[in-house]
Amino acid sequence: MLRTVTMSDVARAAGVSPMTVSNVVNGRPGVSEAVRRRVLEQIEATGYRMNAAARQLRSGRSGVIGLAVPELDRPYFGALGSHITRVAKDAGYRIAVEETGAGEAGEIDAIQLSQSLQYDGLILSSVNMDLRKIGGVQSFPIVLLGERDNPTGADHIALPNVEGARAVTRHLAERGARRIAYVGGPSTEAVSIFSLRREGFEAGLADAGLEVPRGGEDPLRFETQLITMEEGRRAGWQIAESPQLPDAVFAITDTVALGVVRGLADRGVRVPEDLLVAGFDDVPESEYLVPSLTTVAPDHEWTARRAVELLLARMEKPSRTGNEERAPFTVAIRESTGG
Amino acid sequence: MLRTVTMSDVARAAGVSPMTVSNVVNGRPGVSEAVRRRVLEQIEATGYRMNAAARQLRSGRSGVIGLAVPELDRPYFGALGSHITRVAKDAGYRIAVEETGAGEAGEIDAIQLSQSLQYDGLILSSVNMDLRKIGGVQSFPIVLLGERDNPTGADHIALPNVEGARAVTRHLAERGARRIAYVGGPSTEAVSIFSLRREGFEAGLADAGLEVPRGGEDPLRFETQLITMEEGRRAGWQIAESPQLPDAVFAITDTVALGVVRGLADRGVRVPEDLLVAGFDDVPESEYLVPSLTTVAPDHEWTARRAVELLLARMEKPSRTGNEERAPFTVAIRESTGG
DNA sequence: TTGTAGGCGTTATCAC
DNA sequence: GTGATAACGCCTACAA
Repeated sequence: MLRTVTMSDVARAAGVSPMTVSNVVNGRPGVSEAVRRRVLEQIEATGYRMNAAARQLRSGRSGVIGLAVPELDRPYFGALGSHITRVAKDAGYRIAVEETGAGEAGEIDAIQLSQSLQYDGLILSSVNMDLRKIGGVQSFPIVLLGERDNPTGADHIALPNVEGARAVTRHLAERGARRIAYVGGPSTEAVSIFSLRREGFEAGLADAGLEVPRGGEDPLRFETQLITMEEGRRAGWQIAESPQLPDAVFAITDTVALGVVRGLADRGVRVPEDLLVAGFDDVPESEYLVPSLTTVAPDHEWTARRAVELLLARMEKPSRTGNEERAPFTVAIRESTGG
Repeated sequence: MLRTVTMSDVARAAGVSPMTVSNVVNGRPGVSEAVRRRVLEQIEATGYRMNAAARQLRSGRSGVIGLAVPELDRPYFGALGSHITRVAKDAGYRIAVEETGAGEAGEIDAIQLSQSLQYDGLILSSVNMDLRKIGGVQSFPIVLLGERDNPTGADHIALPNVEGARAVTRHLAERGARRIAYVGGPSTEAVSIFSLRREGFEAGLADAGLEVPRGGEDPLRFETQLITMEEGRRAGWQIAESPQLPDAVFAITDTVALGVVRGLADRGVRVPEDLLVAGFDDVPESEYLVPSLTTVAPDHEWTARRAVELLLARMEKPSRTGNEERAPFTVAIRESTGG
């Protein structure tokens, strides 16, 4: 690779000082039109490109915001990345998305994080990391997305996990369901989408005057370890093979719900004729499935916009106290619960 | 924000030189165990973090490979990002995914590109950019993904667009379809997935001894401007309202196929009972849909691995001549064409 | 309006 | 095994 073209090279070629080139490149005022043109010509001629590393080293800014998500191939995160990219662009920032790999998370995220200091800020959407491990980064602008205890004082946008699950569960009850199955993650005490959506589900049952299972075996609870279509499908099989088919299923995410519907279909159980199904997230596909999927629809636009706003505010004023916010939502009622 | 902790600070605290700290941080040999421990202690104590910009400025490497995709919220690109991230990690690189925004592309991509020189290399999966605009970046390692003329001499991995579309079209014919509709992008001469998958489709028709439409009006061709579920749905409506229902539909992508199936369902047309449907890409959802979707399944793992391999080889030896490769594929036969 | 000096945090090189 | 020195390419501050 040939030697890199630097500002000095351009300056020499144009017969000016490096500083003048810098001024031209950055659109700063105080450069005569003649010189400006001459410099631009030489930039073209030499094929000069700004060195981002040098600029950042000097200015401390990279103009890039990192977005860390656990899995890129889940529609929810794809849509999130897409929204955030658009919002950030309007604010003059680029977004670089990184996949942290869910599950093990902790370590990986931490590494990711430490390295990501090349970004001006980070929007972190992770499920499993212990936030206390973020130590030493207090001074780095971070916005947390998604559920968790937040002992860090960082800005945090939560999904309407409890309220959303509660509302959609009530909806299932209003549709006449009495025995409502729950398909979701493992029972844990830690605050997570697992615990919160479950909590909302139980609150919804209570609202509807339905029995809330307490301890011991719960024949209507189907635990999955991961939030995947495959795990949902397995749960669908189990549900279909239950001694008594439930009236409805609430799945912890649309991705899982898709798997559940598939699993039910594998066993000849039809949705919504034999059984209602509802999910959570309103991923883009949900509206187009057959049957289209009833789901809790958090306002993704709002979330993206707010995440960027909070991050920019924090970058501006690192001493701000952390915000705790919650995305608004609706329940999108579709064919999978009778339309 | 407090002053950043630098290597010098750590060095002073540990009573060694900055160079030694650098050696420890980078795991270079030739540091006594005692000193190493002392340095690590002080790194911990001071909360020191490497400055990526400075390292890159000095070493010329960032350890980051860029992946530019047109749309993050299309499952195909989510899956691609996910695969590539895993492969790259094994090779010691991180992946930063950027959304370029399809459609207008050209400019945006070019900008994206020029900025992305902070990466050690770039995997570019774009649809619309005129590659000649990449001028001035010949010395920058790039691997192109997807369809196009490739006048640049850069490494290029193509999808099996022609062969795949051909094979799946033959499959539809083997299932007894005579009148096969095509749902895809606009007619263009430029080489693109639009032109290539269409070409493969027509070849498949010919293989099966079916009539290949020539010029003029083709009642079995439904053009979409974008590759979206919504456009697919509209095409589904049109198909359902045709004077005579076709026997089968080949949709240019799974995303479009999903929309088509939805649009057909809106009009009471059932898949596969009334009509067979096949797609292209084998996105993760396709297997879980009801009915599961028959589709051309390029080997995504292979593509990801090969893309990273080619890029690394190019980074190693910039003078390599460009490779032209084509991903292997199978036709995943599922319920939407009768299983 | 343009130029000069110096340093951002790291590492390659070479001496000790 | 460890340290001194000099860049990497740019930008802030100030001088001309």
